Amino acid sequence: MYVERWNEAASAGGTGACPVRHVLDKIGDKWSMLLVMTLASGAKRFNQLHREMPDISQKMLTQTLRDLQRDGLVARKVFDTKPPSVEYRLTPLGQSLIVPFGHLIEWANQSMPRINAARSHFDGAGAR
Amino acid sequence: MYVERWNEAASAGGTGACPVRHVLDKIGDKWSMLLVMTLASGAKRFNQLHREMPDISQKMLTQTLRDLQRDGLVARKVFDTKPPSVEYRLTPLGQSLIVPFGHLIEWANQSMPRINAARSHFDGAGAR
DNA sequence: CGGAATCCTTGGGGATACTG
DNA sequence: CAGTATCCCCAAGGATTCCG
Repeated sequence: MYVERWNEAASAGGTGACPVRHVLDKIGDKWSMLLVMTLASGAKRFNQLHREMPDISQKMLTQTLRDLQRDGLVARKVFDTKPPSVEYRLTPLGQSLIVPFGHLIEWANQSMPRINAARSHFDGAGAR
Repeated sequence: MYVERWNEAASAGGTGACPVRHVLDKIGDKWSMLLVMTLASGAKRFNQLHREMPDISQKMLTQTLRDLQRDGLVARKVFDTKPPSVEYRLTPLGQSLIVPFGHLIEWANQSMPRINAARSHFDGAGAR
């Protein structure tokens, strides 16, 4: 199978070597994946992003953007206009992340009915 | 593109309708994805799982297993032996999750060099 | 407009001890 | 063996205020 040394970090003692954990540290947080998917439809400015993601705080928006920029997934471009304007867009690397994300979203859309059914059944059986 | 109504929850006011957030709530936590991938190689018993994931607490192992069972991703089977034995295995639904996870892991493995390079460059430029 | 800085709260989750 | 029950902490992240 395609999953081989994925858990090596557990025995190695470090978390940096494990790709699964590394990926979880990136997309596992509340906002990174949302942000990438929001930028998937095109470059956006700061407040424009904030308007499209109303429930993220400016702090987390700033922080998540900087993290993504740090990892080379997002590019930041400053326009020296009268009211300063900053544009964020996905780098090619960031765009490549849309594909596996898409698979996950597709899985979620297809599986949610079965998950909800299982959950109802589980809760119904356990509650009484 | 395949991503259409993914952000509807933001405008709808609820988080339950958004597939992205729903999936994040599942795999976003520290352990679910690790657990699914650990079970991908076959059914395991409780302490066997714990041994393969040394850095999870038994509390979180129990909790994560119950959540996955609740969602119909993991099946729990109790053997009424002298020392009680419980076996966990992925359901077909759980197994179907291995595929999109695999894509993500593959992406991580392929992209990590570029990410690390970007990070080094970013940190190097920002530190001074 | 695009942030940075500060304060404050919540709950995720670890450690430990006990049970059937 | 396979959990359950408690206690406790700390850091993720929200709200608010200030700045160039």
